[in-house]
Amino acid sequence: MARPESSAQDRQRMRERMIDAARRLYLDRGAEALSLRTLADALGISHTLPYRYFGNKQALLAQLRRDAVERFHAWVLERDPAGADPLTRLRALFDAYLGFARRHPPEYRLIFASDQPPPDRYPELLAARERMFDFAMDVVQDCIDAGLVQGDAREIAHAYWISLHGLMTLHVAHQLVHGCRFEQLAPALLERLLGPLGTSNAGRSRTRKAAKEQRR
Amino acid sequence: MARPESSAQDRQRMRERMIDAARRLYLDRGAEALSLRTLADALGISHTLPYRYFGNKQALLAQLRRDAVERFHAWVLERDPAGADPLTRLRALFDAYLGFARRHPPEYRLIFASDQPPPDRYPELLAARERMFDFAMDVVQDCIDAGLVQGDAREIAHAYWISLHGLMTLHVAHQLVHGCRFEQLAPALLERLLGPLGTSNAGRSRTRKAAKEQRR
DNA sequence: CCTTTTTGATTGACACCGTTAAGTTAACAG
DNA sequence: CTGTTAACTTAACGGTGTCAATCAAAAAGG
Repeated sequence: MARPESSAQDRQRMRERMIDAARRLYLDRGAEALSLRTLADALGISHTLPYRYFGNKQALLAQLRRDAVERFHAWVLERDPAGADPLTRLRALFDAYLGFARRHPPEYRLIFASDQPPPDRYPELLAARERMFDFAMDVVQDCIDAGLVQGDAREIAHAYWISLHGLMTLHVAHQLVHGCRFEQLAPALLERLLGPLGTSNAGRSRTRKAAKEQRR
Repeated sequence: MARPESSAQDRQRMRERMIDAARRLYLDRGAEALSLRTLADALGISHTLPYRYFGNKQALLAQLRRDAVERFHAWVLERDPAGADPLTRLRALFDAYLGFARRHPPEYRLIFASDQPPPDRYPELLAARERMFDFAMDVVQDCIDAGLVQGDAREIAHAYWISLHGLMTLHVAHQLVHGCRFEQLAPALLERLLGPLGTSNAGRSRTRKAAKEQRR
């Protein structure tokens, strides 16, 4: 028997080798150093073989972005204090966001590169990002249920996301140049986002159960 | 007399022709269509002449960015209700920011492209951006003087800027893909940024003069 | 006025890049 | 053994940024 799954496995292995090499190339030597040809050279294969596996360079980049999003997602999940009170979870979520961009600028830059094709062109990448955003919405929904904040979870999650993304993207693009640094701005931003919840509604945190009842 | 300034004028004119053509190329046919060679073709000159005027492509892009920043700055200044009360000015500033990114995505993308060299490499570009930021700081300082908000003008301006930039950069990169659109999020963001000032401190706006006195 | 120097622009070349088409090799099916 | 299919390589095309050599014309010097 010729074991057709062996060939498929080989193909899958080769694909992963390419992705790993491309990722290492991007992280070690920068976005400019990542070309299908240098990738082929690094693996000792012909310079058109990656093209057979991914179709074109944008598709390879979309795959790298998808993996980066999933690492980002895993990073956030690892830092989620599941079961803790909603405000603690929300704070941990914000910290995890900022921490990832702080520690892994190239990955964050890759995910949100401004020259990438529209997201609906690569549904799997879009799906990975939506999975991640859904988790953020869940945390926000917990806060809504606890009465810490009012409104639509999607809109509120977007509002938070927008502000965090502003800081992260400026940091990651080395555009924070007017005399302020990331470490300076991050605490102030967190306080501005979380402050209203922590102070004005601290006493109402005991009405969480009632709010949950009301939601049904 | 050989009129040496004529030669210098010609050179300046040629430089501006190149900048204009490059800008039109970028706006009309996208970032990928802008190369030193297509630029040369568009002007009917040899393909290395732009290189003589700008040194390399990044320097040309830095010039385009500087011009874009100055157009952005002018856009904001045109919409500044000078002499109005600080809160109105701040709101107009935010509106102008969002409006520019809303109407001119490619320009905004050019200015804040994530793949551009660190800003200290091109001092004139940096200076243009700092001039613009200084204006924002002035408006914020007015609000501080009026007692609408407390703290350091630089830090507060940064905080505002960060949140606005988050929305603008996501919009401009077509990354607003989780069921919310720019028009939906912009009013909520403005309300969240301006709301605390408008409501809780509305009664204190008459103490503006006193606050100014106190500042000395 | 002629010669020299300098300056502006062009030509040609190099090393890349993404992409496509044709060709090669090997494994499988009948 | 033959035909087919798939994986992979080789060769080529058009395009890019960049640099060195070259050329023409203006400026400068005598």
